[in-house]
This record gives sequence, C-alpha cells and structure tokens, in this order.
Amino acid sequence: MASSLRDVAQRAGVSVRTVSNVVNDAPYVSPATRARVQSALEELDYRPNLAARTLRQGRSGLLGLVVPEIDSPYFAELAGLVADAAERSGATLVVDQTRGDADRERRLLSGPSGQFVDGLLLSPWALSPAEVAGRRQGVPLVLLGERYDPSVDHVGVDNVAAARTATAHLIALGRRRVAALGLQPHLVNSTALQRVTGYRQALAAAGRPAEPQLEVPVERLHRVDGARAMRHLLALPDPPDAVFCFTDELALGAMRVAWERGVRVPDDLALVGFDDVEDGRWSRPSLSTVSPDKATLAEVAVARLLARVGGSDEPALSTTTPHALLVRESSA
Amino acid sequence: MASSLRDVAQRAGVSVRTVSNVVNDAPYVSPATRARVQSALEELDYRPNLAARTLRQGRSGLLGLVVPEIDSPYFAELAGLVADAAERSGATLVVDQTRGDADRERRLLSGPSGQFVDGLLLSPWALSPAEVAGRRQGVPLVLLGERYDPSVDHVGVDNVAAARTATAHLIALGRRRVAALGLQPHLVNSTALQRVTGYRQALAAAGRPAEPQLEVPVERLHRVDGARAMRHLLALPDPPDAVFCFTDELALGAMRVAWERGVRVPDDLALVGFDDVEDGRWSRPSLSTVSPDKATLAEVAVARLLARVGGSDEPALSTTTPHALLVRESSA
DNA sequence: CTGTTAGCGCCTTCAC
DNA sequence: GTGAAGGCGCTAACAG
Repeated sequence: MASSLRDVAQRAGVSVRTVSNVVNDAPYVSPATRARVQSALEELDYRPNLAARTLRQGRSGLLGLVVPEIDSPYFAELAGLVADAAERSGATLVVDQTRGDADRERRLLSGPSGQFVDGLLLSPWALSPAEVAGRRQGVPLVLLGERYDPSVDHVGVDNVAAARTATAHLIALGRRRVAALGLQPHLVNSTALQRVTGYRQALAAAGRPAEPQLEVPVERLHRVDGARAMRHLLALPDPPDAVFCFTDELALGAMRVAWERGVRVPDDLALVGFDDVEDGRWSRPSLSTVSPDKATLAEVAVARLLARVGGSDEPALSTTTPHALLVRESSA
Repeated sequence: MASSLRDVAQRAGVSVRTVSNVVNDAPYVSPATRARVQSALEELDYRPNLAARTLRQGRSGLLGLVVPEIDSPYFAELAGLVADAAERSGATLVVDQTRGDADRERRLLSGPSGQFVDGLLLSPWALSPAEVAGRRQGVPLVLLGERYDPSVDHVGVDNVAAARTATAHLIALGRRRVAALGLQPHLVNSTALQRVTGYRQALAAAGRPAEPQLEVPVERLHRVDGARAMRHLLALPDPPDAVFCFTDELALGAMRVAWERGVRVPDDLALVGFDDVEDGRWSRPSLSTVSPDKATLAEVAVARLLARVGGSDEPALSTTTPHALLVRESSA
C-alpha cells in the first residue's frame, strides 16, 4: 500500500499540513522540522497521489495529444516532438490514437482520458468542425493541422502555399504532366483539399489546364494507397512525368511501384512528397518533400495550450508555422 | 463549470445515490426514475470526474506504455497495436517516451504518470534490472522485450533463436563473411547482447570462426547509426558480403550507404534486419527481416497486465511470442 | 427501490 | 511555524 501524507506526518511526529508544506516546498517550515519530514518521506517512499491532487486542485499537469494513428511516421515524429516540448515546459504528455474513428475522437475529446488532462492537442480526422467546436467544453483545446473554427486555437502550416510551391518546383523542372496524388473527397478533414487547391493554383499560374484524371484520390494515406494510386496513374494512356504526393508515405509507396514497373525516378518520373518523414531521407532515391517545421509546430502548440491552461482568455489564435521545400534525389 | 452528481440529483429531484446508480447502470432503479435522471444527465451534459472516481475506487481504467522513443518505427507500430489491444479490452492506453533517459524512465515508473494508471507496460532501455525490480511498487508492471528479473512479468521474442535463424539464412546463401551490425556494449539493456549471441551460435554451428572486426557497435539504433557502421564495414580490407542488422532501421541506413558506394544488394551484399517495420516492405530493394509477431506480443502483454490489475497473483510469467524470418529482396 | 453519509488523499483557510 | 478541519466528486456501506 502506498503511503499517504498522514502516514508520513505520523512517522515524523508533525501535522499533515507541515508535510504538505515540505512536499510542495512552501515556506514556513523550520529547517529542523523539514529535515525530519524529509527523512520520513524517504523512509516511507512517499509519492503524492495524483488522483487526489487533481481532484483537489483541478489540475493534473498532464497534457493530451490525440492523433489518428500513432504508428504513421508523421504522427509518430510529431508525437515525439510534442512530448519533448511538453517535457521542457514541465508538463507530461500522454498520447492517444483514434484510428480515424469518429466515435473514438468524440470520446477522447470529452471522455475519460480527456477528463484528467489539463488540456488537449487534437489532430482531427473524422470529426466535423461543428462537432469539434461544440464539444469543446471544459479543458482547453488546440487544433493541430486543421483549422476548423475561428473560435478554437489552431497551429499548422499553410497547406495551400506549400502545395503550390511543390507543384511549381515540378513544373520548373520542365515536366509536362504533373499529377496530384492523395485527394480524400470522402473526408470532412480538409487538408487534402487545401493541397489540391495549391496544386491547381500552381498549374493555373503556369497556364496549364487542370486535368481531372491526373488528380488521384486515395482511401487512407499509407504506402499501400500510394502504390495503388501510382499503378492507376501508370496505366493511363498518357501517364504523368511528375507526381506531387500529399504525404511522404504515399510517395514512398508510389516510388516503389515506379521502380517495379521500370519507371526511373527522377528521370522518367519526378516525385515530391509532404511531411519530411525520416524514411524519405534514406530511401532510394531520397525523397524530395515539403518539410513542415514540426519542432516549431510542437513548440508553439504546447506553448499556446499551456497559456490557455494558465487561464489566458485572449481570442482564439490561428498560427501558421514555417515550411520549406527540400529538393532531394527524387526530383533533382 | 462541469456539473457534478449532486447537480444532477438536484435537478432530477433524487439523491446522488440514485444518479450514481443510473450512471453506472446498477440495478434497483425504477424505470420512471431512471428516465428522469437520464434526461437530467443529458440536460446538464454530465460527465463523471475521473480524478474523483479514481481516488475513490483506486482504479482509472488507464494503462500506460513507456517506450524509449515513440517516433522510432518499431515502437510506433508497437504502440499502435498495444493501444488497439487495450481498446478491445475496454481499457485506454496512454503512451510516454523516455528518449532513453534513465531519469525519465525512473520517473515514469513511479512518478506522476505512473500514478494514475492501473498498470504499466515498460520497454526498458537505460534502467538496470535491479532498479526495475526494486522500483516496482504499487501498480502492476509488465516488461516488453527485455527479460530483466524473474519476479516481474515479461513478454518478448526469443532474440537468441531469432538472430541465429537470420544468420544461418545468410550463411546458407553461401556468404563467406557475415557481419553483425548493432552491438550496444554501453547499455545495460541486453537485447543486442542476445542477438550477438544468436549470431555467434550460427557462425559456430557452421564451423566459422568469430571475427571481432565484423561485429560492429552502434550508439543508437537509427538509420544514421546503421549508415555509419556500414561505412566502417565497407572500409575494411576484407569487407563482408552479408550483414545481419539488429534492427530494420539500422539495415535501412546501411542499405542506403551500400547503394551510394555502388555495392549491389543483394548481389554483392546480402542484408537482413530485425523488427519487420513497414518501411522495409517498401524499400528498394525490400528488406529481409526477422518479424516478431507484434500483434500477439501486444495482445499477450495487455492481457497479462489486465490480469494483474484484476488481482491475479500467480507467479511472474515470462512469455515468448512467435517470430518468423521473412526473406525478401535484400537477401533473395 | 431510494436517501444519507463516510471517506478516498490532498491542499488550504482559519486558528493558535 | 504548526495544528485542525473542510471539502473537491465519487462510490458503497448502512439505513429505511
């Protein structure tokens, strides 16, 4: 059985109050008493009970991060950085995944594990803006990536501009038929939509007509989806000579298929991804990509959330974090 | 302000007890009352306070997973599967990372976030067996991968056998000089040690002498470490024609370096990794690997932990989960 | 079937 | 400087 404040007090021959003071190093404790309590604390291996403390002061020191999939490289990397940022700020991060399930997102937004955290970072996937904005009661919420509602804080990159840059780069390479891989018309989530928008803008700016058959939808964002979409593109009567993939995972799947089909990257087909995931730096060839500054994103998101937890009630902020196009071998 | 049981009771004109009964759908509530309470519950958008509930019944319904790095593909995949397994069992998983830091491991083992979870799954890295066994007080603990102490539950693959199989496969391919990449002599963690042991056993079984210069240590297990180690191997007067890498990440880094140096895989150099991480299925060439059954591992670990949480006091069990050698292009 | 109440462990206001 | 006591929200033992 874990020992409580009272046990320690008894052992040290003082009152609970004094022990509490020592534990939270408050002033007003004589050095002698403090020392005595200290040793009692150690002998009993006392640890404050977080449930009780949380109940009492309404704060747990815990921050929650909810992502669709913890095992997708992008979210895994992001989670790692957010955990680091939280750690630096003296908070502890706990991570939850929803597998893209609306119910789970909903539950985590206001259910048990959104219950004992002081604030929540959410990367929405299946939930509509209205639901997110509506359900947000109680703990502060900061949205990652998606900007849903002007009433809730948001941190993310400018997807439209980033996609435009990536596409423009492919066009500047002299490619004639630039495809877009990764549309998700079945989702409320609008990230893919923003990226197509940027893609189309770049095409238009270059005086190119939009070609609907070069815009390929995918179910999810895994390598296998990229592979399937690439097979589709290569089967076209007039296949593309460049593809802008909406995530690195999609691009890596597409790249593998290109190789299997004898299509040389970048000679026959230039590829650019999005996310700057570790794998893309080591693939063969290495993958050009739009690199969101994930460390800054994590830092800003945690800072904003902690400010809210601290009681800040300034109007909701939408912060755009930097990104950069990294040209590597797949589009050199 | 969130509404409490009392608020609801007041609104419905009943006692807290009755509301509590309804919330936890206990019996002994008349349908009429139940309905009345239900609507009060909804009107007030009542949500149980987890801190209070935990304080009261000493259980939170939360399980914790502590891994060195949440952004390494292996741990990310494992975390995803463990979260799924927990979900299926009605528990919620929270994930923490330590970045391989002994202090953080220590803190998480018994600190705040090990305080409000009912049980802990730990993949130790920097902590010594003695510390792990000693610090384990309070919540049940199940060790993942490393088998530290007979007194604590453990689930993992047979690293020695797996490494032996992988090495034997390379030998059977007719390779003359088989290297081992990934030793970690600086860690208390013994996974690498077990894998070298299996490697040496296979060599011995084939009547080959051990060649110390073919056993390459690494600092960490990332691609960059694999790349560095590979450069070292290729600079040897008599470089290997096969390498068994202790993780897929190391292998992927090594593979990229081989390509840069014009060494053909698998013709000039056969490669086998360990972990069966998603990337290796899509790399070029695809990566042969030892595939631990991660889903089973997750399932068993969660089941065992929940049994402990439920009060099981059978002697500590050490479970070996299955693994399989997957021969793909890098050693075909 | 339902109401009343003690107490989980902690912090903190009030008294000394 | 330190002690006593109340109460955070919930559950369950004890009435009725």
